[in-house]
Amino acid sequence: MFELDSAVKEIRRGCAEIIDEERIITVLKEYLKSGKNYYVKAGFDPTAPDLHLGHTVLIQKLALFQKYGAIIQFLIGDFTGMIGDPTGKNITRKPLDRPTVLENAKSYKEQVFKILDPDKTEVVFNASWLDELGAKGIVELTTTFNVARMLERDDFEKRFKSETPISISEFLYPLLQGYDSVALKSDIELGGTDQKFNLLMGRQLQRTYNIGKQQAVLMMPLLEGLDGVNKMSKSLGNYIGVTEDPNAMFGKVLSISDDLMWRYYELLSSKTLEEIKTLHEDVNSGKVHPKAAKESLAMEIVARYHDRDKATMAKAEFDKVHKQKDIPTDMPEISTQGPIWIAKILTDAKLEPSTSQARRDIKQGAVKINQEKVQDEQLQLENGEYIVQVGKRKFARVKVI
RNA sequence: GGUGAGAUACUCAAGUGGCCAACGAGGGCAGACUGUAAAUCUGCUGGUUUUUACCUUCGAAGGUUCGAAUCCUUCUCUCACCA
Repeated sequence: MFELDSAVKEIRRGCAEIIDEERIITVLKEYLKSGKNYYVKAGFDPTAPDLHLGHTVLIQKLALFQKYGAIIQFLIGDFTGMIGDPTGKNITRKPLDRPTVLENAKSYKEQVFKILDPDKTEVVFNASWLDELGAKGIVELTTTFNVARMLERDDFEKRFKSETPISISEFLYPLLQGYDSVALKSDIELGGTDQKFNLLMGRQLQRTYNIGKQQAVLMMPLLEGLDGVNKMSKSLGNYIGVTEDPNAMFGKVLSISDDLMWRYYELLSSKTLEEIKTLHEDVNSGKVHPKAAKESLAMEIVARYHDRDKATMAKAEFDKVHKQKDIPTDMPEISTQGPIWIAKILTDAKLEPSTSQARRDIKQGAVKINQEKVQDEQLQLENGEYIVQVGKRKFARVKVI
C-alpha cells in the first residue's frame, strides 16, 4: 500500500489551495483500512481536446489519486458546454451534436490515458443527468442560491460593478456544475484556481441536496507557458502539446528559462520533492549544470508522452543541431525548377513567409546553404541538391532540377 | 431611445493635410555571445527581384484636394454617460 503521511505530502505538492483536507485524509484512511474506493471528479470541456502540459498538471494529480485508491470521474461537460463557462470570456456556444461529443470523448481518452489508468477511470457526460433535470429541476436548483451570493464571485462582481453584461444563463453554469457533484456523489473535486467558485458550489449543493457528504476541493495552479509569464494556452502559442513530436517537445522544454524550469519540475515531474530539492541545490552550488537539469526534465516529459528511446533520440538530435551545429536528420524536402533565386526558394520551402522577409534575413546573415552563409542577395541556384537553412531552427532539403 | 467619445499594423498606442509604410512599447524573427531555442547586447519587423524604386494598408464606401491616416458625407461596430 502506501504511507498516509507521504501520500498527503504528494497530494499537497504544487496545489494552489485545498479546502477540507480533513475529508481527503478521511477517505485515504478508509481506503487503507478497508480498501474502499472513493470518487474524485474533474470536469472537462466537450470541445475537441488538444491537451497541453497545462492540462496535464491536473491530470497528473488525478493519476496520483488513482495510486491512492481513487476512482476518477472524468466528466465531459457536454451539457454545460452549451452555456459556456463564464470563467474567462466565453459567450453562449452552440451545442455540439452527439456524434461530435463522442468523437471528442474518444480523442480525450487517447490523450488522457497516457497518464491515467483506464481501469480506474469512469468517463461520464453531464447531459445524461442534466437533460433529465427539466424545467422543474432547474427552478428547484435556482432556489438554492441567491443573486447576492452569486455576485460574490470575483469575475461576476467585477463585471457587475463595471456594468458589463452578465447573462442569466451564466448564473446557471456554476449551479449546474455544482449539481454534477450531487449526481456523481463525488468525494473530491479537482480543478484550476480559476474554478474555485464553481468547485465550492459543488460542496454547497451536496449539502443542500443532502447526499450525506461534502466534497473536498483541490485546486491546481495554472501552469505558466513557455514565456514564463502568461498561463499556458493554445491561443497564446506558448504551449507544449501532449501529441507533439519528440523533437519539438524536447526543444520546447529546453527553451524555457532556468527559473521556470523549477516550476515545471514541481508541477510536471514525477520526481519526488526531495529529489527535486537536492537537484536544485546541486545546480545552485555548481555541482550540476543547469542545462543538464533541464535536459533531464525534457527527457522525462518526452518519455511520458512517447517513450524512453524516442526521448534519447530527441536529445541526440537536439545536441546534433545545436551543439555541433550539424544539420537535423529529418527535414522537409522540396524540389523545384532551376535556376532559381534564393529568396524564392526560401518562400517556396515555407522557411520564410515572404520574399521581403527572406531578403531581410539574407542581409542579416541568417541564411545558409550547405552550412555556408549566403552573402549575395541575388544568388541563383543551379541544378543540384542543397541544404537550405534559416536561423538555427529552420531547415529544408531543396532539389533544383 | 437620447447624448458624447472612439475604431491606426500581431497587441497596446502616437500621429489631426505633404518630411508617413506611419513615433514608441510589448510580442515575434534574426545576429553576436553562450550552457540550449536560458540570460544579456544589437539589428529587423506590410508586400514586390523596378529594392535610394514601385504597389497595397490607418473600421467600410463615397467626396473635397495637385496631395488624405489626417478635412467632409453616409454606413458599420465599440465604449462612456443619461433614460
